[in-house]
Amino acid sequence: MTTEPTDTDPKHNPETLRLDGFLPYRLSVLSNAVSRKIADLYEREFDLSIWQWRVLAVLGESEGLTSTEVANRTLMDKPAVSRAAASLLERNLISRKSDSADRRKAELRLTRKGREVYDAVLPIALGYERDLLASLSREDVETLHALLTRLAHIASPERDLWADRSGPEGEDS
Amino acid sequence: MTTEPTDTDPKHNPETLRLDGFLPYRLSVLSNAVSRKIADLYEREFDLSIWQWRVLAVLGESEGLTSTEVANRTLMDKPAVSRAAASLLERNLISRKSDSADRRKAELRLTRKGREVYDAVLPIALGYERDLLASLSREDVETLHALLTRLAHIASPERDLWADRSGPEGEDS
DNA sequence: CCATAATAGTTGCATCTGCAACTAAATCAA
DNA sequence: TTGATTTAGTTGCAGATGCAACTATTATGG
Repeated sequence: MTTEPTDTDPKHNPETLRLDGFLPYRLSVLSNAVSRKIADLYEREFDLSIWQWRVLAVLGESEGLTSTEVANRTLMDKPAVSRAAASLLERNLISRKSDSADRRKAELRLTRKGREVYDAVLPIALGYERDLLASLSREDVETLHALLTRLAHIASPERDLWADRSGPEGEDS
Repeated sequence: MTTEPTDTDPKHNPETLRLDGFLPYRLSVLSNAVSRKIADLYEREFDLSIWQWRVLAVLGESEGLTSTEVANRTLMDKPAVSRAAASLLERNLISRKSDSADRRKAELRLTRKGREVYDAVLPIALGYERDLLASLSREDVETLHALLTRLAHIASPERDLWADRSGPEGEDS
């Protein structure tokens, strides 16, 4: 009547799954926690979604990108960029100048106000990253990045954006 | 490609953000890619969502858990568990026996059919993980897990599920 | 006992996401 | 030219997510 000790022995299987040792699971949980926390930061202080921030971030790195270029660099899909850009535009954080030669394209760049926001968010973002990595030695951090790079290559070989950045110097193209 | 018109020097700022070297971004992208791919596997072959699979997975490890326990172990929220369980129940992959002592609670366990699915999915899941980790040495894998554990602790200290996962470390390869 | 609080689990809902379909513009091919 | 194809970007929508509010049951405290 009570619990028939249905001894469900988890070892019936040659291979056991410890969910919390399962890499995809761990990545998902960690990434979620990190994203959540950082999204809160952006949101609370600057009313920016992660996607809006990503767009700002790449435009801060290099201005004059088109939507498609932004999409490639951020691994967002085009609709996501489009919407993020639309709201940034509305808030006057970015500007948009359609290319006179090819009127399908439009170059996006930070406005002065956008640059101010960027400059304000940046240290917070980097600070959070620093906190996250605080307990790791410089070497650990490098190892971590190298491992993530390798995993990313395997997980999505089609994406080669992961141009190896583990070297001491990175070159931009 | 098009001409990079103005090489907007990203070094205007003392601290530069290379989005693709920014840990939260990298984690998010990697985790997304991995989740996507693995979700496809579950979906295509077994018509299981990731959340359904997570529930199956913990019930495969230890049966007779309540929804709340499942939620804690999988880091899903209760509504998510509730819905996943509802559809698994409907498909007869799990059973549900409400606790006679405390009628709020109900114990979930795999049905025979559920166990079969579990047994079928498990090697696929582990196989995918193995592929992912194939290029890493055993030592690298340990390092990776250790690093993820440390990051997880910092990212969400409240969660202590990350109890160090030492112990009967699978000695099988 | 009864009123209040706490807990287990479900339902509803607003938002987010990802994809497909669409418009507009440029290119190519005859 | 002009008609098919490709590319840039937007819009629409179905489904997923996450959170708040809800029901039902048990525990607590006067």
